[in-house]
Amino acid sequence: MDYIERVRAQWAERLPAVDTSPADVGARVRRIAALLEAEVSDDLAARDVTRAELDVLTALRRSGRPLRAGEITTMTGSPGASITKRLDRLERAGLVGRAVHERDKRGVLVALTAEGEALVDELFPRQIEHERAALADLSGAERAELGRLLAVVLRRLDPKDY
Amino acid sequence: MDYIERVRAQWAERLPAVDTSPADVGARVRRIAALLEAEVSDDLAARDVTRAELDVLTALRRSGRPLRAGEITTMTGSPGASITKRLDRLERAGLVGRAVHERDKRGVLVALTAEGEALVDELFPRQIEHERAALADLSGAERAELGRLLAVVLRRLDPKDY
DNA sequence: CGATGATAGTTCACAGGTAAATCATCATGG
DNA sequence: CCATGATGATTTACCTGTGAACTATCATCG
Repeated sequence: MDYIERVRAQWAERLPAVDTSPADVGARVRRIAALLEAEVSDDLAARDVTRAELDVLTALRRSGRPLRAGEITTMTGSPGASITKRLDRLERAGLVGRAVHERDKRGVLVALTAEGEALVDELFPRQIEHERAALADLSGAERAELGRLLAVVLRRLDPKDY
Repeated sequence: MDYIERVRAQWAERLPAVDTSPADVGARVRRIAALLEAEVSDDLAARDVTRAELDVLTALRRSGRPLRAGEITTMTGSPGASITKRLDRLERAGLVGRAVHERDKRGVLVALTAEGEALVDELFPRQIEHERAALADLSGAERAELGRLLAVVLRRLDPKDY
């Protein structure tokens, strides 16, 4: 009887007409995401960056090249105004640099500084370690199956290729 | 080749020393949670409530009784200051009522109004439907297996019983 | 019984996110 | 080529979330 089963039992009393079985997946996914987030946030706080800021830094790091501000908004899904503010702070912190785009002077090219790159290289592997630890009670085959099933769900939710 | 595989391929180029395989689960879970969230947020916006506010309303609804403000903070995981502000807004919107606790006048008893209850009964089933739709490409056995595997992960992350 | 420490909630001050308005630059069609 | 609309990013104004300080009430112990 885990947390989600307890919640479902409560709903069964209040709204017996509703079949809450999809929550066995949906609510668990939401809760796992939240708990993983909470674990990582300690690491982030220790380096004085937020999750949202790390998202910007990792987008730059894995692209391996400077990005236009607009590319960052599409990769992170955050609106342009948010990105502008985050870049302000990241720039002040010395983690990224901004430069006007050569060919299109409306645009901005954002690049990781050496410190920014070092920070990602420290924090990203640590995040992966949290994820690995969460899978400790599953066999290799189970992990693979879990990944596969999640991929099916994800494809349904996010049909577009990019 | 889904989104996560593409991201992992990028990391393999930049940080070949890091084994990113846990992201097949971790990153997918995070992304599915975010996409489900985005779907529901349209329904919420149409009724002019935020996700955080719905969390308060659902906590009250499934408890089936008025709750102390403190109970809401533990059930939602949000700090007290946030709950106070949310209750202010929910009260102004006529969705909850606040009353001083009889036996302990420091405390506050929060109760759903009829409108608040009706709103939950409209929005919660709709959220479940989004979750059900996300599972459309899985067989019954696969859904059960997915739920089971997620429960194992969740138990590892969230060991305490409550 | 008071005094004193604990507890419940709110207030305060400030960070971050966002839609809408704005500014600067670009592209194009007359 | 220049006027006009499109585009990229920033600024503005507002709102929500949160740690810390604060207020009111309770509980306990001398």
